[in-house]
Amino acid sequence: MGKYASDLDMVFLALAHPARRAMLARLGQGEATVGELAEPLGISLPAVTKHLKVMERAKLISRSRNAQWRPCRLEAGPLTAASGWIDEQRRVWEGRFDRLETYLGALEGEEGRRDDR
Amino acid sequence: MGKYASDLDMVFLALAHPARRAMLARLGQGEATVGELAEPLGISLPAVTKHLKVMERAKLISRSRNAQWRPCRLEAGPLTAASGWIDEQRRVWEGRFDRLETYLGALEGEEGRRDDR
DNA sequence: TGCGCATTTAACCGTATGGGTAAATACGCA
DNA sequence: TGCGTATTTACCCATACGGTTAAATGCGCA
Repeated sequence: MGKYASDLDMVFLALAHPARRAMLARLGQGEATVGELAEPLGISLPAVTKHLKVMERAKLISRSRNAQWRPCRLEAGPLTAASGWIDEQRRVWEGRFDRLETYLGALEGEEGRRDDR
Repeated sequence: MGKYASDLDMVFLALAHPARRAMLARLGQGEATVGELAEPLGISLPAVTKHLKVMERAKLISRSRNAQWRPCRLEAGPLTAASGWIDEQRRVWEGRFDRLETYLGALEGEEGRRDDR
């Protein structure tokens, strides 16, 4: 993803790795340190740091500082934007079927009238 | 994404590129051929073919055949799964705030009673 | 059979991901 | 100041992405 990737690009990309989704799920329970996030993943700490960078770039998380710990916090906005995009697509897509249904209904009405004469 | 990427991995990865999201939005209006999908994108046809492969792998689209055209059709299931994952996360995350609110409300009640004596 | 059109495959290139290990930082504390 | 812990940075490596152009394939039709 080049230099000019959009917000949504980065959010969906961040969601496209199971380790990152696991970290987000964990962060849904509340703040966590890097070590706490890394523990269940079975990958090295530097690998976790890289995943965190991907999620920070997508603004899915923010970091604070507490002594030598740098806790991560979930930011809901981008998640809302992502599912918003999907839901919008589904809305349009389902709307298309509704209109098709209406159209077929209208056709049926036509045929009914034709049958009547 | 390696050999063992999960369904959700592939769906989110497919959504992480603006050209692919544009193609999905177009497919929300109904079937389209490769040429029709490529036209507004300003990239070569082989590039479009590769994007289509990514979306097929994610099962976001299916293909049929009509003479030399191979029209694409949107498949809604994986989109539902993807926004379902996000909504589930948000549900948990918001539930956490509800519980925090309840907790704070209970604290306030405590303090009120303390003030009363 | 051979032409024309739509699409894919092959080959190549540059950059990004995702992983590792080893070394460097940052901070609290004795 | 020096030690210990948490985290990041620096490199290195293999593979995937995203794009290109040129060649191959699939299909209808004269």
